[in-house]
Amino acid sequence: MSTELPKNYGAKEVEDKIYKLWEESGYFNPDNLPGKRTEVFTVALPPPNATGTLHLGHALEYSLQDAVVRYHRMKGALTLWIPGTDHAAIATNTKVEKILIKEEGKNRHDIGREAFVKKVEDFVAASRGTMQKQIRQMGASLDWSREAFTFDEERNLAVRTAFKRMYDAGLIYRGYRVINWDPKGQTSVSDDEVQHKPEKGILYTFKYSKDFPIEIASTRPETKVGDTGVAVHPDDKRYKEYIGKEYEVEFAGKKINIKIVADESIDPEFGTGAVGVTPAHSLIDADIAQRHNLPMVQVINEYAKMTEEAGSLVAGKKTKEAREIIVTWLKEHDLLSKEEPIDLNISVAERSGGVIEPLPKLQWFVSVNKEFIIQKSNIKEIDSGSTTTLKEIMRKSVDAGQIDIMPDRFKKIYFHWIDNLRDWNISRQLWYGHRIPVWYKGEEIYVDINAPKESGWEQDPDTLDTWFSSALWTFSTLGWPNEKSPDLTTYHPTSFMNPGYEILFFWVARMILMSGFLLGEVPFKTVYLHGMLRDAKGQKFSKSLDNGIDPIEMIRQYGADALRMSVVVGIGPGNDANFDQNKVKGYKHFGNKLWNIARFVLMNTTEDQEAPLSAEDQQIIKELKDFTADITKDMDQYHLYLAAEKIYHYIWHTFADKIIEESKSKLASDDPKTKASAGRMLLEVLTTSLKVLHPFMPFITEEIYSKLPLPDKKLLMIEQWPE
RNA sequence: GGGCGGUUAGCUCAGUUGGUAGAGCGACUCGUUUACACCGAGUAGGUCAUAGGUUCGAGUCCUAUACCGCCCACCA
Repeated sequence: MSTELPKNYGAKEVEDKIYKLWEESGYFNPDNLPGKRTEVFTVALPPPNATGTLHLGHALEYSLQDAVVRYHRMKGALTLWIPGTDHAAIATNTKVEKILIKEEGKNRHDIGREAFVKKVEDFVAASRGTMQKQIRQMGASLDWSREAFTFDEERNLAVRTAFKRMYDAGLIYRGYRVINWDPKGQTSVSDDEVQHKPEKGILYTFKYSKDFPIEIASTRPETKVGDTGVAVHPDDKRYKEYIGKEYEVEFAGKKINIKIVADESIDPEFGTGAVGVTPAHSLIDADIAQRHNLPMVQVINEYAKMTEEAGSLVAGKKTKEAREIIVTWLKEHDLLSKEEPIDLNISVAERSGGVIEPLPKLQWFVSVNKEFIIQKSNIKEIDSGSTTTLKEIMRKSVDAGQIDIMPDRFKKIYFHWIDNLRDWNISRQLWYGHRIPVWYKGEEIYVDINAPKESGWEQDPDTLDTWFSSALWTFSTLGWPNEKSPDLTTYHPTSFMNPGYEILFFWVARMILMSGFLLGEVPFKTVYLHGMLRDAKGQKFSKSLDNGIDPIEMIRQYGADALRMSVVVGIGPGNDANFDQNKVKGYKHFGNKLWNIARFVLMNTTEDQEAPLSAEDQQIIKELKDFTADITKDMDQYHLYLAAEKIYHYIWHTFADKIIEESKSKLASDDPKTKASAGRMLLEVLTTSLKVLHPFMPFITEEIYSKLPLPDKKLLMIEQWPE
């Protein structure tokens, strides 16, 4: 049989054509898959932020997921992979405001809520379109007919419903508490959105006044005008006699009332062993204050400036200026006894980079420790109708083995996070995002899925933390809150979740929380955490280094198949890896090798696929079966990085280098039986190789498969996986 | 301060339950043969970070140490 294949494989032309073929086949949608399928396999795509374009991290993520999805589809499962995008409230809000400031010199407050939201929406619409196109270029076999957006109508309903149910269960509450305030972004942020940066500071040791008996130490003297107590350790002999006493002192032009309290949390070894308690501007001090009933005095405002309450000396000044003024004042009054340099960490908002200022504010929270009765539970070790907490749901879902986190070591990190978890601040003072479904009229409050019908109600101006809507993703994409939705009953819990380890807390944990509370089940069975890609030198990709690599450019140069292999082979779960273009190039060469293997086989194969196999060829087929069994095992265990490498190795160094080389003499044989056997064997090895490689390099395998002289041929993407 | 990961060939990394060290890339030599130079055949190169321990046997298990990296954490 002669061949019409060209000598070299041209990825670009083939890939566009093949993706179109797949999409038109309808097989990305499980409703159209042929045959009776009892097993179900579902993956919810971690929705990329609607803020930009595809980067290499996405390429990695989609390569892994598509491999898993294609494998299970070929194994005969009813396979659904749902696409979508994330409105990414805080990221998008921040990004668009930055553009606005740059282009028009205005911030969001200058143009107003309505105009700003409109700008964001336009921006998002453009980005989403770009990303969808790019994801298709990766070859991702997503069911586009089910595409979702975290901020569309259906997801909006899911968010409001979730809020309402949690509020009714007493798990969402509004409280005046010290929260992380970002003066730059003008919003509160959750504990997880705060990062720590090392900085040199000065520890000042001083007394409030001459008459005050105890020296305290602080790195932020300006906050001390808001002190209402001094805490010491209960066993500290130095201060025992003062415990319980109250003092009125004149400090930096401000009258403050200080009560001396004993608290176990104080370290007698640090500083003077006495802590000035500032309940309004420190989360820790707020806790101490609560234990001892100390009042809260707010001396810093939302713009990181001193309030009127701070006293005439510093009122209206920026915190930094206030600090200088107060240090000078301390010196003038001979109250400062020590100034020593100290290493400390400052808190910074993840998105805006603003320095966090803890402030007391009225905010909405999810209570993670509050007990409630769970109506229906399929979570192991939590019975329906029993009393539980959100924390327990998060813990048990993983601890009892219903959810497996890969690699193992992240389970420990996950548990540690849960143990230290505080209530989740879910309200944001941003404009782009899900508006909190709460309305006020005077003292009255109304919480529901829809606005009250009567007039005179005003909706809460705040929006929800973007992770609130993401947390619903595995089921908000399947028709929830309609609990009878066929998609929901068929496809949830999902099978596989593949986020980066950096969003284990932000997202994975919150999905477990929400799915547990709202559905009484886990959101997914396996969490395969992937690592980060860095550049060839091991540096992070960053705008300032300008070392970014555009995956679309990689696809243009080497083909999507090559890019996919390069980010899968040899990169275990949870491991970071360096991205080297040479690796991509290597897999492009591999594609070409495979192409030429196919050329060779097609030149030599016979139509006669019934020819008896020689003993030698039978042995080759037997080894092929051992090989596919091994690959199947790796695939089932999600050892994709091993499977891909083994397949590569088999095709190049066993199939091409040994089997084909040795077949040449057989094919040249005068014995027609020997010849026919070899031809049949080669075609079989090629066919099987294409099948096992398909999840990793779907385009080239599909293209070659279409050229094979096989009876009853379907698209390779729905052919039976070789067992 | 607490926790985690890494340290294996020039480079990037595998190494599943402990049984004589592996791949890719790179280097070097040779080679156009029923596909492929985006190729083939071959060669060189490692006291598996260090020091102890368990074992008949350790890259693999245990204990320390060093260096690199990451995560968590408001010593006020």
